[in-house]
Amino acid sequence: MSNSENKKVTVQDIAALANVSVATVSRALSKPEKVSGTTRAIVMKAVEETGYTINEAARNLRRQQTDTIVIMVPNIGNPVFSNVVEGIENVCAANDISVLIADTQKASMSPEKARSYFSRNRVDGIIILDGLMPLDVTNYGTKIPTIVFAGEWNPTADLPTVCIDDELGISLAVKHLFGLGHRKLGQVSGPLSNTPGKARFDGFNQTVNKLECGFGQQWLFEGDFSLESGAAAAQAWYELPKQERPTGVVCAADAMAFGFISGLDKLGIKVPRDVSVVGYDDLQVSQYFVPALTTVHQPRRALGILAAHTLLALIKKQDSGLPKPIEPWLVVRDSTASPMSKNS
Amino acid sequence: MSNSENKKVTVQDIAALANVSVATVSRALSKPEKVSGTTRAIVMKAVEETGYTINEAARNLRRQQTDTIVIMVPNIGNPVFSNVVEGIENVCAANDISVLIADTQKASMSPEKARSYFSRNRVDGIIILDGLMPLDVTNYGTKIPTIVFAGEWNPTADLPTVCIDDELGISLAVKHLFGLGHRKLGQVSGPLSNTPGKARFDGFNQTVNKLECGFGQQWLFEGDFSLESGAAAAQAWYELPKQERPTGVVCAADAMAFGFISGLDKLGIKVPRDVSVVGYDDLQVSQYFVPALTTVHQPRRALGILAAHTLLALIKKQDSGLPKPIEPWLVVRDSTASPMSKNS
DNA sequence: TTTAATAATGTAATCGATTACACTATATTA
DNA sequence: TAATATAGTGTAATCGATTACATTATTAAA
Repeated sequence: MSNSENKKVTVQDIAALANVSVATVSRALSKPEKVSGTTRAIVMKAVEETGYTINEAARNLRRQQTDTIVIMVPNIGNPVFSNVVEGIENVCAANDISVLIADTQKASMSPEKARSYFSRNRVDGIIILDGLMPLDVTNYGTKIPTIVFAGEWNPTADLPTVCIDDELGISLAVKHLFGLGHRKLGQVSGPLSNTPGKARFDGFNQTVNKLECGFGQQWLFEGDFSLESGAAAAQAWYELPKQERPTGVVCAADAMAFGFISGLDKLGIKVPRDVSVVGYDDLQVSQYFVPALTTVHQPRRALGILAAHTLLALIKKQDSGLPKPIEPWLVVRDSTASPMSKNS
Repeated sequence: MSNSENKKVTVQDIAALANVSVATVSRALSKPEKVSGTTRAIVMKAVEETGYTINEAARNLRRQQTDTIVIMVPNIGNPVFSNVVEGIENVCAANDISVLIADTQKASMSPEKARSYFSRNRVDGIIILDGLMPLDVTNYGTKIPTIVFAGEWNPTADLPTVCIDDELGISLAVKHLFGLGHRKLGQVSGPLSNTPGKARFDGFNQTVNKLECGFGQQWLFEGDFSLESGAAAAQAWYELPKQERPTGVVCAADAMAFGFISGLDKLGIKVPRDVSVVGYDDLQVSQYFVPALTTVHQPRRALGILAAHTLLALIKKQDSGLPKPIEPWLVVRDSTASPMSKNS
């Protein structure tokens, strides 16, 4: 099994123990088909006995690759991101790829540090979940590792991207409200500087225009995906003259929907009795919010899985073709109702 | 700044360009005080010009250390964990330590893979957030990297642990309900197999006993920290004869409190009008839940920060002394009220 | 049986940075 | 002034695995 050996064990030791050359040990371990069955067995036995584990630094140095990728994420504490990370990690673990995480928003992410990741002897690939991360990749020639954007992206950098079809997603939300009879539709948007924020904003406007239902500038509540900004939107909604309040509101993130509903609740406004609210994300809690939130489900884990597959294929130079946007779907729960209905 | 150089740049190139030896280049970069100011400047200029970045594999191989730690986490998608990860990452980034993440619950975490992390040529240290992760560290002698448990821990492995004082936290919740006048107190517990689950369970029982207020076995709703299990507890609560229902319930996790409140709501039971509910965690959403959740705040990011500092100190063999449990605190919001009060 | 092809293994160079040790030049002390 | 300490730099060994190339053993083909 293993022993309490203290000094480190190297291929040399295994070779000596198994009475073969280091080349054979190396082959037995990484290209088993190159070695006879008997030799392989002997080597494996020596490995077992000594508890040998490979020195990755030595392998990486020689192979000129790292078998490691890094995920650049604005805020790992936010489930919207950490669920994507989860998907990525699972795929990578299954492929024996190590996953580093790096927070793009903290002061510790200095330009030099960011830059160091863009060197191929650091990682084989990068998945960026932060469309706003500054990168002047162009300066680094082709020596840079493979990069894939997931969820968010940087429109000025022409790099492979996996994403969710937000225009579609938001249109589902809008049509749902419209279908229930709502004609005054508002939105609590995300930051327009960020790609999904913009896509959802555009999706909302396009759909509303197509449906030819009214939409005034006063029904745009600009938020930033945070709970707080949702609560602020509630205040803004409340301050509108009663007749001018939208009866259905689409929030560009579940978090904002929570803030919005919570803010309204404190003002004595009930959802869906007084306003219908649709979220966007379908966080785990959404199903258990009070009221259970009608929302657009974003398959975040699937997004991570797809991003990882895309990246790994690119690293291996397998042309898998660029993936199409993932289609989100609507989940109808209790935060939406017909504007007429007065169910408590 | 940088150029579009394709071939890799090494210390040799810098040495040639700066007209010094590779040793000097290395020193200029990692021990600047060892070289003269002029030489340093010349070397730095060459580095700038070529866009040189160090080859970590080579450095790690020679130095026999990795400047990398791994976080073993049961579910990175769960904010309870990802917030801790965030704190760890921030500290490590500030100290130029890379952070790997590994999911302990997925099939991809095979015993061999887990084992490979317990080899010092893979990582310098490990932070484990999963008390149930099987580990037979004892088999590996002293060659293993430094290990710290955070939040959860394995009672059979005697390893440094940073944690939150859950007995204290739960007692605050119980005393709060008691102070409001509740005398029939129930709990929705976590799994008793896991260390925080057990500590919270014990904390509840001890405090209830100390306060000499009734607690019957029927008021223990065993859950598993999930939203679903909270909802199931609501059903169980509802099925009790009216007089025997606890009027105040402490949930061992905010997620279960959400499930519980949501489940009750669907049964027409209102919080806090009919039952008072206290959570445990203080997730970001809790403040915006409807009703805003009274809960015990766990400083998860601080826990991560402390865990990282502890680990880094141990790696550097600085004896910082083992940290005391972090004290959580109560946050009173709207999900608790006096059992008499009938505020809508 | 001889020749060619294939399989299995070994030898030694290599990846790129660090650092022990050696050396030179300058500063300090007696 | 001579002896000694110190600062700055260079040479070359080293970390541990991989792999090109060489060599030998085995099998298949003629």
